[in-house]
Amino acid sequence: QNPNPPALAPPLSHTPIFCFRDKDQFGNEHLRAKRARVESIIQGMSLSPNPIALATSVERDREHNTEKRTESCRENKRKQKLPQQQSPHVAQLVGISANAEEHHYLKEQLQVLQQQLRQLQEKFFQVHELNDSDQSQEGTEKIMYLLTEKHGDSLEKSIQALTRDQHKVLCGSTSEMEGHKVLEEESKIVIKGDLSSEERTLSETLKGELARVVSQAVDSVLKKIFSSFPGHLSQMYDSLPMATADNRREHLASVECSRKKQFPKASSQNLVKSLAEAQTEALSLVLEKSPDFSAYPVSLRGVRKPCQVPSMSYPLLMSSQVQENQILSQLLGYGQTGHWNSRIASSPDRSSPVSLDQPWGAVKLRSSVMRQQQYPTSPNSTQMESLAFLSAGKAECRDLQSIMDGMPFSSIHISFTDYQKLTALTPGHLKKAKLMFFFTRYPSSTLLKTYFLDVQFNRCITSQLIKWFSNFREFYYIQMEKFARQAILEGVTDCKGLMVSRNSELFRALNMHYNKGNDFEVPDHFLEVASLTLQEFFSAVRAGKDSDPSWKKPIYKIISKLDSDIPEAFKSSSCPQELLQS
DNA sequence: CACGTACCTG
DNA sequence: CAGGTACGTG
Repeated sequence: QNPNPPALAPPLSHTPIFCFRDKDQFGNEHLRAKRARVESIIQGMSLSPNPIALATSVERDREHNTEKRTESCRENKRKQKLPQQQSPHVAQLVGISANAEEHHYLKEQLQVLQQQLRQLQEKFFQVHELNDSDQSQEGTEKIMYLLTEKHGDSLEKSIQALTRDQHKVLCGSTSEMEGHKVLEEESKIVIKGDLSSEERTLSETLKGELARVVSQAVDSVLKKIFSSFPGHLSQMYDSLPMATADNRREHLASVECSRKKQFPKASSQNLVKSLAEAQTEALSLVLEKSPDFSAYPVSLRGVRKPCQVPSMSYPLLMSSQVQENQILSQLLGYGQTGHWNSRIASSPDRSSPVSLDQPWGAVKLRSSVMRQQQYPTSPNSTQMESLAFLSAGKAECRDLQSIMDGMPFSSIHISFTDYQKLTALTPGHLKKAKLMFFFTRYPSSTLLKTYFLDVQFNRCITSQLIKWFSNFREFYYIQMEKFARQAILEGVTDCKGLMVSRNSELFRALNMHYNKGNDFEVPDHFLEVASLTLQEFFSAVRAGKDSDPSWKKPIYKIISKLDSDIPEAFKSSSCPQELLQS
């Protein structure tokens, strides 16, 4: 009964997208190529030791040969989604207690790093050769010198120091500082040389990469140290060679300061801001008064001092070794390859100090990360939450959540319901959002906040929700266009006859997408909106407007005004059972 | 610059 | 559906 499968409808005129692409190619190609060059270098460094994979877009500019190369370049770009940490061995560190093995591992990692640096060096020269100016030759050589000798040495020293003396926690932080100092020195020299902006970009990127790699190494060692000496945080902290607390604070501040230079996004300000955003007010009150709060364990103590909330008894919270250990393991078990595994494995006491056994029931998370992970035991609620959070999150959120996990909130004055708020969107929320689409196609973020009351909103969550609706719209409009074109091909002339009824093919497609299982009664108003959308597309295409690159915009504008109110029932819960009429 | 949106891709 | 990117706005 359907002689014309929908997929067959061809565009009547050539697609506007094509024009855009062409324009881009000539306009920004050069600029883009520059950036791509730097990016691909870094990618090559961290991804693949294979030099061929390092093909840059410069080469594409200069020589049109080897399509394969550029393709492999693009391939890399795609596959790089989750930036793989260089060393897959990091995860192995957890659970390995033998010192020798550890040392061996560190040595290995050092070698890997050095090798990467060498590759980088090669690549850098390649790029530089392509560059016409010879002025910066000297600067380049300086960089290379630093990369190969100075930095390598420093790394070696740091690592040796770390393995030699596990008892001095401070070792970790000073080494951390050393790393940054080296980087700073490097940056000074680089800046001194008369570098082009391109080279500066490269150097910035390099510094970032190096800093990351260094802190990775340090972090893994620290993690090991802490898990070997549970309950000794206080002593270790007190053994810091700074006499007074103020000095310590200064020290931390300086560390943080250098961190800021390398990682502007990880500044303490942002951290605190996001913390406040991500969790409860009570905690943020405290943290906001601690400007030098950083992701490092030593600063944990600093947080408790200027306590703005009188009733908050931090010392009590810190008294238990079990808790301390858990805090540490959670605090440290982040940011590296396989952080899931390490986090879970490094927490000996899996029962949370606070009984919060799945307060929101079996929350099923559908992120690919979740799916791939096998849990030795079912994760407790804290882990669940952080996993959920992470599944939705960006790097920024990731670090934060690890810190937040370490805070025994329920001991503080935080209402249970606040804590109970989900820090990630669940399939239930997705379903709800889809149903809401029947009422609103263009929900504002404020509207979303009022309808997802059980969700702890932050940047990630908000944009994810918005993205959902964006995706919904995309699908919606694609269907509309498809069916409108099909109608034209079928010879329909009067758009008045185009109505979306409940038994129409178009409705089936939409219902399948937004209301799988048909367990919700689609409101009539949506059918009217859909009909109107279809008609708009129909007449626009028939009038040949689709030759205009932005011919859909007017339609979007019309449809965006047709949002209707969402039933109150949607506010109630994440998965609105009461809405689902069977 | 941050945010929202659209487009494209896997 | 999520990522990335580009573009327009405030």
